[in-house]
Amino acid sequence: MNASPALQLRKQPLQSRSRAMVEDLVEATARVLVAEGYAGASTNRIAEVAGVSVGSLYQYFPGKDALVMAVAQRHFRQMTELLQQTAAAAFGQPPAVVIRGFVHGMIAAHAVDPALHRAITEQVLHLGLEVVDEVQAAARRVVLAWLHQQGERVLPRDLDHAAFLLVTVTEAAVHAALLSCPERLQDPAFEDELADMLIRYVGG
Amino acid sequence: MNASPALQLRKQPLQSRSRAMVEDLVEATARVLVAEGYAGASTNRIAEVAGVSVGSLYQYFPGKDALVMAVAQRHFRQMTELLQQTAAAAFGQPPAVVIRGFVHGMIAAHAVDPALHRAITEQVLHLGLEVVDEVQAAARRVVLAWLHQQGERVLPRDLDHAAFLLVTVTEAAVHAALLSCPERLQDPAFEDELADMLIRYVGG
Amino acid sequence: MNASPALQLRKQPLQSRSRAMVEDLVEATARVLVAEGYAGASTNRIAEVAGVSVGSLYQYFPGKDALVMAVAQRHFRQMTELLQQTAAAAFGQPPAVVIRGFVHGMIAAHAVDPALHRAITEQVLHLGLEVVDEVQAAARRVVLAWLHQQGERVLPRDLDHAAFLLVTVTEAAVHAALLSCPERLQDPAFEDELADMLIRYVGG
Amino acid sequence: MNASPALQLRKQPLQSRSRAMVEDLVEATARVLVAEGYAGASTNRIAEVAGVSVGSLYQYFPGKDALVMAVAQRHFRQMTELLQQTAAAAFGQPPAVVIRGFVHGMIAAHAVDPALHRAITEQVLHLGLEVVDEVQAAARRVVLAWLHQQGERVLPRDLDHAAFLLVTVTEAAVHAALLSCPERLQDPAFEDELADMLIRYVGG
DNA sequence: GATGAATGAGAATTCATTCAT
DNA sequence: AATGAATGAATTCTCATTCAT
Repeated sequence: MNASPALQLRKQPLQSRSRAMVEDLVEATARVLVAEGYAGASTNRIAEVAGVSVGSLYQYFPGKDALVMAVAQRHFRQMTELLQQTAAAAFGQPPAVVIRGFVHGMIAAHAVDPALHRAITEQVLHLGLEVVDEVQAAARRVVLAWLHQQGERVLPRDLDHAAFLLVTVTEAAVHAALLSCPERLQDPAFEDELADMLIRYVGG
Repeated sequence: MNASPALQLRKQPLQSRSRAMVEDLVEATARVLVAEGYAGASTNRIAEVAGVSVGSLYQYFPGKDALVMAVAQRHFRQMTELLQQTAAAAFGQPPAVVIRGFVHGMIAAHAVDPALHRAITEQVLHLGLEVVDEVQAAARRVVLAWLHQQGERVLPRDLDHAAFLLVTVTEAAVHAALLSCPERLQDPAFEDELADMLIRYVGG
Repeated sequence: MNASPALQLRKQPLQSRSRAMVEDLVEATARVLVAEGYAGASTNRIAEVAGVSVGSLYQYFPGKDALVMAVAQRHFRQMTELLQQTAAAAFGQPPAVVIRGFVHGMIAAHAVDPALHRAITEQVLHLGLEVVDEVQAAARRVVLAWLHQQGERVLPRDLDHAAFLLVTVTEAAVHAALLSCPERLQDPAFEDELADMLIRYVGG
Repeated sequence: MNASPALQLRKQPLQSRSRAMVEDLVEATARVLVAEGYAGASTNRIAEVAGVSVGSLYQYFPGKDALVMAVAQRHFRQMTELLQQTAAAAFGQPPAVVIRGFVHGMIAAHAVDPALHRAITEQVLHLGLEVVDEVQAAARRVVLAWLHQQGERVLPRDLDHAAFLLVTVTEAAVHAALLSCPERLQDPAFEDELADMLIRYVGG
């Protein structure tokens, strides 16, 4: 559940100046990742973009991958927060409303920083991002609980598979749209179509 | 639509010996990729595993990434062929049957070489695999044609979005299952659940 | 005869607190040198072990090597003191007694801090320790004076070479024993054997 | 008895060109060591002086220390060879002749490459040169055997200590002369004085 | 054509030293 | 005076690629 030691902060930045520096480094990594890809993201380049010396970088991060992981974590946490807000807003609503809210929230989450999202999912997957799995697992648990709660009102019989599908499918559809035809995400018809699919599946 | 010149074969292997060598190199790349990841796949290592000198490698491939691309292409072509056979078999069947066939075919396609599939999607995505897009686009065209052909018998109104969703969702669900809980793919209930979702969506 | 300016204290520690700090730093350097060798003795590490900030270290020492030199100086001065006490005790005794005392004193001097002695002679020789030469030269002068004083009672004709040999050989034999088979130094037979060699050489 | 794997050749140079290259690298290391010391002997510098690329250096040597060790080994082997020739020449001679030969051989051995000898013993000791111990141990065994063979004709009672002393003392005296007053080594009186000491010790 | 030794640009990382606080 | 965060020059080492044999 914890990242390998080589991917964690070497020491906690205690003073506000160091916290800002760490923040700057993560931000610089994100920018370099988007602009030049993982291969172009050398520690020297990142430090330069962050306006910091390499030495300072290594004071806090044990290496390049720790920075990249930090970027991924920050990004997925932001996305997750947004989704959770949506979830909270949908509490107690009828299934169709909940699902429309979920789809809308997913699209909003992907709109947070589309370029970075693409960069992370394309450039950084090989690091075995545990965050992604964690986020998905958490989402699955929430959806599963909701399905249980709906009882007879929903069609699927295998709620575990159903929760897996709802989360995976929603994320994948939005993700694929973002990467291969972003204009779809602007089109309300796409959102409707996806929501329709899920609503018919869940029933009610 | 064509790969960058740096990713294509430098010259066509004409004699059977050279064709075998090229084949060996691609195979070696696949194995190294699975075993050691993209970073561990040095050209020297690949040549060694293929039982060939680096020099010979460079006679046919302009560089490391060309080999990796060749692996990806070979893999996705194999998957596509399998899917096309399924599609052909489903020709003229009622929607529910076609969709069940499609889901089954997708699972079969992912079973061709799961370890390599994982390696490619995790390690090699950053090369901007156009094959993937091409395969998906082709699938989308086929599905779109089919939906048109079905006319009133299917529910979705926006057939373009619908085709996109059907392809994306099926692939994503199977892919996600493969990567994060492969045992789901063995479970017929999972296949049913996914097919149910799509059938209810398409209607009929 | 004076150490290069880069190896001397930057300023004299006047107050007792600073004197203690300088002392702590030298002690910490000795400990780090023994434990981690010259390469592992970074100024940051030394400061940490001394419980002092790097900044303070640089207030008094112009750099890493100055600390190392200070350690060496302290060590060789301690050894020399012990030897001088022995010399004083042997004053006026017959040659055989003087020589036995000298050998005994040399062994005692090497027993002061064998681990540090090893560390210094193995790790620090490359700094061109002038202390060593100074100590040897001083010893040679004392021995030469004694040989002169003995006049006809000693065999060697070339007293200069003889003094050089007596000092060098005694130190080297004890030093070599310490480094490659320390148990010899516990064995009185070794001490006797060495003394016998020197006594037969000097004669009387 | 074997050097750590980090200090051995990565692969044996089989062809004459590679053997020459390895030879050049060792030679360059020796020269750089003499001229700039251990700290100044960076792998890039060594490669440059050898007229070879760093990459080639790393094909054969795992790192800087392996080169340095190779230099030390070559040097001590040369010295040892010379000493062995002397030993062979003295075979069967009376003790005084043998000892004079031994002293003479030791001086000759140190004259092989005095500058390099100094560089190695000053700069490289911290690597824990096992060669030195091996050479000394071998010498001790030879001397011990000789002492045994001499039986009653020699004075020392503890032959083990005696062998240790003879080897250590001879080496140390010559070594010390070389480092702190090389002109002594030119002076036949020095050689005589040292030989006298050993002859009186051994007796006969 | 095949070989694999040689190349060298470039990446990661450390650590002696400074200087703003 | 004391601190320790920040610096960046310098070093090690790898690996994609070439080219003489």
